[in-house]
Amino acid sequence: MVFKKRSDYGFNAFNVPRAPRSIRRRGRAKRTVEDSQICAFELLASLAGKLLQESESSASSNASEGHDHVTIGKDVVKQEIHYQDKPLKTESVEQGSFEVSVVASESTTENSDNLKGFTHAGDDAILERTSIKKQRAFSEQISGDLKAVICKGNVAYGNFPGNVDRCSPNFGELCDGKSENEFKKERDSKGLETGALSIGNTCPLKDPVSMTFPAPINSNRDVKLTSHRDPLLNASFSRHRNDIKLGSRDDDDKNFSRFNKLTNRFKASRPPTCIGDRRIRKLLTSKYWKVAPKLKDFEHSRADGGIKPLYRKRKTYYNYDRCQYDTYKRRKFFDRSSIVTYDGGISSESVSNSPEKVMNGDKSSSAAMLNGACGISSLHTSHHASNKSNDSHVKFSIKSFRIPELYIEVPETATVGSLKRTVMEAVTALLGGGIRVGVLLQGKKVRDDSRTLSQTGISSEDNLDALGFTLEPGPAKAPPPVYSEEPPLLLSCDAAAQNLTSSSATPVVDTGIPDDTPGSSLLTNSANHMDNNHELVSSPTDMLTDKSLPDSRALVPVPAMNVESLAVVPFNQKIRKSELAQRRTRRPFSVSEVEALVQAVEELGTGRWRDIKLRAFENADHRTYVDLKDKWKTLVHTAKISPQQRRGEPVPQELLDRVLAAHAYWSQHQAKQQGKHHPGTLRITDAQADRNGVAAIPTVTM
DNA sequence: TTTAGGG
DNA sequence: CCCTAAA
Repeated sequence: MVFKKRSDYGFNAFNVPRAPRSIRRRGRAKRTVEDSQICAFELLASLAGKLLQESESSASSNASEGHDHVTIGKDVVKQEIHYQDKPLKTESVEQGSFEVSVVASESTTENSDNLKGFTHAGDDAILERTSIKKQRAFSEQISGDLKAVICKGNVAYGNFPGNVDRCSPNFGELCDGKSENEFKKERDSKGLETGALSIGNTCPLKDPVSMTFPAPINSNRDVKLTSHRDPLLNASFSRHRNDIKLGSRDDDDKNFSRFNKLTNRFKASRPPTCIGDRRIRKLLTSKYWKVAPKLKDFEHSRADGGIKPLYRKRKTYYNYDRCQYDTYKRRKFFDRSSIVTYDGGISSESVSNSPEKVMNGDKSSSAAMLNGACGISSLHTSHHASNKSNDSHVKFSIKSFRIPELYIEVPETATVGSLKRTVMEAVTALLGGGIRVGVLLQGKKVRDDSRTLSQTGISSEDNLDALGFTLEPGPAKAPPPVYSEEPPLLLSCDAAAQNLTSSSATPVVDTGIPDDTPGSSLLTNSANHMDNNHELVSSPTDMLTDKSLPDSRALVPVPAMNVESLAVVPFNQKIRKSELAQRRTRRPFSVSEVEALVQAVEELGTGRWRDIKLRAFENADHRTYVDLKDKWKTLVHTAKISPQQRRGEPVPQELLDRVLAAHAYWSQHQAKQQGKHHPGTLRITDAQADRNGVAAIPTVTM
């Protein structure tokens, strides 16, 4: 799979850091933020004053001439909103309630496609009394849709209970079943006085749970809200929600407190309380793939599920299989930050089939949801196409997509800004490669695009449960690893792209649906083995590299919207951390791998796992020497037990025999590399003896 | 970082 | 597979 050679990354990619771009961007971003902050405050201040004045002045006439009043307010509000739009977007996490207000107003104004309906309803409600009735009707009509969308947004981004409630009072209400009318009323009464600000201000006040959570979280929550503006990001992290949700609720307190600690630092020493983590982690591990989160659960979602591991080098190492070694190398190079997309395997999403819910005009809502949740609209379209035939439409809604995990690591000393950029780059790189939607049925990928839903078996409702969608990176399905460097250097996007492509070239085992492909690399190695020639291994790499080059493209320039979306970063961080916490995907050893392992052990003996790794699994980045050691352990065990007790892919008895023989042999020789072997059970094949003379290669004598 | 073992 | 103690 990941046939990236260290040399490739190390030199090709890293030697040519794209300092220019990153620097450029960084500088610009900074400025923007500063400016925006100033502007934002000023605007808000002046605006508040203005609004106040106007409302007062018009108060008298208002009674008889509500229209005027309304009109005025409307203009003001609109204006404000416009101004706010840009500057406020850049608000950072620390803004607290202010941030919230900004966000709220934003969401109200800047209609992302998905929220458009909602937005309109809200604005109109405030601005135009005369049309309230109408609006209400409209609102109600779309309320269902909006609700879904909104909830989705909250859930996805809000990893904390408080988040949802607090940051999105409006949304929250909708989600909670409060009618938008209520919302409108509220705004009506206050709207003219405070305009857009009221939206934000009300948030904190309404937060039912705010008391429950430590301050740090609050700020975070605020930020989160912002996230729903970036569909892509949303999509990326929606998965987290799932994970989080899985965490046991009774751990909330513990987790939250810890979370706070962590919040202060991206990297922190290992939290004192590990039990919780572990427990959670296990929970996540066990349920992770099975549980399909429900919207209802969003209040309980937490982000810290597996934060702890993040802070542990070791953990890190284990988690991004593909990049482990490379990462290490990079560290040597820069010792700064690094970002890699973690190969979470193919993204999988949770699809909820809610035929009952999605009715009539609700299709639009589904579309909205999709867009909002994942920034992918094609799905909706395709769906339609497939269903055109007759009335028997297949209705379903997608709650979230899962996308390949992004692994992000930055030094404690990194600035928030750099972190943001880093995350942005990772995301952008991922998206830059293009994203596809995949369809899963019964856990299997449906590859034939030409088949109809009914033909595929997606038509019947009972099958909908088994239906799933995935977001897949670009044309290639492998998740694109992204590397990015912190201040000192930023990895070139190309590098990232390359990685991306290259990795994809070799289909890595997908998380959800493992296509065991590792064999190939192994085979190659084996071949090398025979020749005692380890260089061959590189061939695949080269090929990949070549291929990837054309495809590689610079990261998509970060659009303006990125600025705000960056605010989400912190969450992502956490979230992603939680992902890190995830146990790495299981990759059962294939027979060929076992064979390679046995071979290597026969040659090198036990106790030299690193060498074995290098020799037989150098290309299998997901196999660490610890893995090999563990595998050997299990192999020995397997060989000792009766065939009936063995599970999983059966290992040829021949191999098991060799395992036992080698085990016995090396046990006796204590892995004394010195070549003297007792030709008892093992026959040394001189031809295969290690060149270094470290060890001879014993061959089992059956 | 590796190795060796327990979980 | 994960986690750690040791080396």
